[in-house]
Amino acid sequence: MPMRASLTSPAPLTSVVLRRLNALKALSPAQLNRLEVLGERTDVAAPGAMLQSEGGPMRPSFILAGWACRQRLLTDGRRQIFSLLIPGDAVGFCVAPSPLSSASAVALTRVVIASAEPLTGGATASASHPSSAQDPSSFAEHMRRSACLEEGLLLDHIVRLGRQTAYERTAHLLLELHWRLALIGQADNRSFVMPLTQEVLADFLGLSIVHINRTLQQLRRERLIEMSSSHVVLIDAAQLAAIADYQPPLLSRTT
Amino acid sequence: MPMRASLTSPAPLTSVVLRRLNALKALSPAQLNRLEVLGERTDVAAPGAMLQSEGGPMRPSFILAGWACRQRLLTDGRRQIFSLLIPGDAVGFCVAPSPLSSASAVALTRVVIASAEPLTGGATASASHPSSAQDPSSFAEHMRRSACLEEGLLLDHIVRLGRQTAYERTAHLLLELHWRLALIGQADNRSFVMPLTQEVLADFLGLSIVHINRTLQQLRRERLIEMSSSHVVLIDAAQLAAIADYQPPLLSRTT
DNA sequence: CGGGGGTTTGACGAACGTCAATCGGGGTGG
DNA sequence: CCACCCCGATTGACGTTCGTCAAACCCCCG
Repeated sequence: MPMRASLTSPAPLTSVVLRRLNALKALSPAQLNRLEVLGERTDVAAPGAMLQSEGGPMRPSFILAGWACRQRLLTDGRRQIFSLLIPGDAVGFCVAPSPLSSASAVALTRVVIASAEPLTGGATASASHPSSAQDPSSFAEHMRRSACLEEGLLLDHIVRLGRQTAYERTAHLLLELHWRLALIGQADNRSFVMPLTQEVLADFLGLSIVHINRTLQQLRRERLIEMSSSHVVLIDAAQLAAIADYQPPLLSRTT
Repeated sequence: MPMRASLTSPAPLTSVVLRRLNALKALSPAQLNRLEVLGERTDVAAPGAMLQSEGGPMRPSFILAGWACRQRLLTDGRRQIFSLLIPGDAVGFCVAPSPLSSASAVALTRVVIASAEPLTGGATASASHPSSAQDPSSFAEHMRRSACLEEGLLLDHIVRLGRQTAYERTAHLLLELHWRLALIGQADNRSFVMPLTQEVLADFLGLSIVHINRTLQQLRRERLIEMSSSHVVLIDAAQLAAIADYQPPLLSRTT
């Protein structure tokens, strides 16, 4: 259960959202102003907290800090993670005003989250409702592009799970995370912070914990990466990209 | 390369689209009228023909007959199929007016396809463009729901690939296809036609051809299904659902 | 000092892929 | 009408990848 946020100044936290949206399509000054409201209604969720439950209503919001994931559980307890959510990512949006979520979202670390309802015009998720399409420079267009980017990431994930080995999958994931974190200014040239346990990596990549562990060791042994606790260094990104057949998402450049 | 259609009356072919859209949300008589234009611009594609290429422009259309798939190839030739497209399914739609496709679409059988451009107002895919949102009973809402249903199917697929065995995956897929075909009136209580080679099934389920073959044999040996050429009979759907942990998509019932 | 979550290691087995050969049916040319 | 051929389905033998079980280890914290 998310709780009312502490009183630390939330303003700088919203910058990750701005960076991400701006990368999808340039933000006008007017839009920058409207997005300031994000800092006003923030919640904090503890690790393990449910941000959105499967089959429940969808509450559009942005992650300002911390990592989360979208997942589903099989009845026998097996877990599959669909996507890893990092700061700046959207949760609970849906292109249709469908009230139901097809996956649950869970905090993996302490997470600061901001409601986006003031931006969506209230009622339902997508702003393409007739009533809320007043503003041509609306941020609905940004959210549609965001949805496209996310679909691309889902397709990448399907390729990983269906046709790549544990070794390739792991390299591919590290490159994807580096790209996404760089987009929001949370990665430097070669390294980034990844606050995930090996259990989470296993449930994301469709592997066992033991096998993830051995795969990471192999990548380290071959001097392709360095990893200590939650700090990841991509020593040879080009080699990793060749192994994983990785290509970064293409952001459509139509302004 | 799709070619101009033959002159067989296309009218009955569009009924699959109507049935599918109507299941997502009731169609008004006015909308039924507008959808009649689908029969006017149809193309035929031969098996193996590219309906849409990765990175290419998106041309919104509907499949009126035949099966296709969305897929991506790794540079070493491995193939992963993201989704199987059956009659009534949409291709080339995107919630954003993004000109680029993140996967290619390929015909698996002879396919009859109808352009949906007369319905989307022309220019770009989604009808939620300011200029084309004239009609409140527009079919944009249907397409948004369709996108949500498709995302649910993608998530199901991720679970299959990441956390289910070959046996479970296969059972799950057969149940999904039965549900989708029933939606468009192309399945009876227990059986349906599935014009797919085992190679396609393998590339969809992330398995080798040999292993798909043995898995299907096991399902037959245990009298859970019957299969001869392209005809599938689900002998014990309840048992299959238990094996696969299957639950049909929930269509939001908000009118 | 003890405990708990996360990581690491080894031994073993099951699931799945690969290679290669065979089979079977429908189409095609002689 | 028959021989041939090609594609897809099937089978067997074998190897690899990955999962499971169980134990140790490590580090932080109480």
